[in-house]
Amino acid sequence: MLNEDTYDIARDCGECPIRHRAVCARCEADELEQLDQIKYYRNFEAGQTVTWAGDKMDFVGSVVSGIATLTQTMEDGRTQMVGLLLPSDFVGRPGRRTAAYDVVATTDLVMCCFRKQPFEDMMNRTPHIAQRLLEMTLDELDAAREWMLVLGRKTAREKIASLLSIIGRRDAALHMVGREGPMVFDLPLTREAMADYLGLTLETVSRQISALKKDGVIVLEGKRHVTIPDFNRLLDEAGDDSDGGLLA
Amino acid sequence: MLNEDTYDIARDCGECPIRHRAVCARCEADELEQLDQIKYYRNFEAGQTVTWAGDKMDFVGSVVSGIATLTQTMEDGRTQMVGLLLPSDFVGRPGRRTAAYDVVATTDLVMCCFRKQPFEDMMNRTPHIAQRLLEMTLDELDAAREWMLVLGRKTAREKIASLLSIIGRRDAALHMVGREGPMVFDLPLTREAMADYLGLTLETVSRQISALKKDGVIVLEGKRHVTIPDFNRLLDEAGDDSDGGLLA
DNA sequence: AGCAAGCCTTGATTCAGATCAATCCTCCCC
DNA sequence: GGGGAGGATTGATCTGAATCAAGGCTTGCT
Repeated sequence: MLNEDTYDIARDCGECPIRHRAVCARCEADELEQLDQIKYYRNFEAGQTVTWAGDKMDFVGSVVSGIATLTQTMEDGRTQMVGLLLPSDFVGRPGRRTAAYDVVATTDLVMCCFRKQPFEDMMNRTPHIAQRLLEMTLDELDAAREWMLVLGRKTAREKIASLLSIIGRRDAALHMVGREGPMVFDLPLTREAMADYLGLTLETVSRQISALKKDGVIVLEGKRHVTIPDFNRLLDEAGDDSDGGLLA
Repeated sequence: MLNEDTYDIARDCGECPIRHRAVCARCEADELEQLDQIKYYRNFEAGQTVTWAGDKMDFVGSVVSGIATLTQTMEDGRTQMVGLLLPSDFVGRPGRRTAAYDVVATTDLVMCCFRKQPFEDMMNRTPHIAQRLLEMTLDELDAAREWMLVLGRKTAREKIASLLSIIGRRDAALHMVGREGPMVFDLPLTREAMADYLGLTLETVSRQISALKKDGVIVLEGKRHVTIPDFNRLLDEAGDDSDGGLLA
């Protein structure tokens, strides 16, 4: 299972769906050309592990499509998700030889990879890449801090509502859907993965989702297909300021 | 109280205690010279607020001495600390006009500040600054993710032990103390601030500290002065791998 | 069709940490 | 020396989420 990843033929950066959001977003045509030289695609199946915490990691890359999770595990098996990687998100840390976290493909996943050394060399020559990476890292830091508030201070119901609002918002951003009308999306995570994200048990996740459904905050079709009739109501349940968020 | 900060005369970067760890760590003499032109020092008293979340923030800077906290507050008053700023840590985000969090001086605090615009201009000209800032931001992101595990999955006792081990380790790094002999330091935080950091109540913090003391994991002299007779024992209580950490 | 494996839901019970409440200690100010 | 404020401790009780436990619903395999 581990070595099932296949190596695609390279695709054109110009057609890349994440072209304007990934590390390469600020690159000029000639810089893109250079990246093109060292890039390669890798596919992972749902459930497959991309990297194991502590293992040597000789590449970095961007999620092109699909979803992956970043998790940390204690010796006794308790696990906490520390990041949710969506298309355009960057994986790996320049300047470090080993992976800090487990990265697991939650859905089928396509990544645009660069061998670490050439990428680092190029980063040193190309301020546009370093600039963009700094910007992305600062955004991730903000997201992590936002999540610390969720983990430390919110109730189980608020945690679920927070997760739903984040997924809904990101999904809307990705599909460039207009603001009006109900928000509709599929949950990309199992109940267990949600629990790992939220510092809850899967039973509590299930119960709170049922409760939100009973109260009409969300509408469920099957176990994964979610409709949010009133997004501000959801934000309210999440304990967030119900303004502000609309323009992110 | 708010405007009590005083403006010092500039000090020499060459003598700066955080010279080798701050954003300027990689700068050459001439680059340092330029920074020197635009820097100014600001002092804050213990308890004073450095920035309010949402307010315009027209400077960035480094903590030179003292300790500050980064906190997020919900409308109903629940607060979560999302960062602990020690000497050499950087405050503010280039490219953003408003502060994202409350920054409060926990002890008397000295900061080395730069007006935002000149600093950003200089950052664009000086890769050494951007590189160092990226590195520091990646480190902070790792710390934030470490903290997510603490908040999401650790028990109250483990949380306290984790906090003590982090403070102890940072303090040891700052004072370059050898590995052997008991670790000794003063807690820079009130019980309430610890609670805000750990997602607990102050009563629980107090109880768990008492318990660790009773069990001989820590020795307390007064309410703030802590001795750790056996650091590995503490790491064990924190639920961390008791190896690994020694070289950070 | 029949069965097993994943995933999810729901119920009963327990327990860690929150909440409510009283007291203590230390430092400072009058 | 008395009083008060801020921080810390400790006790009693409550409660939200964990834990333990039993099924249910899909999907895929034989």
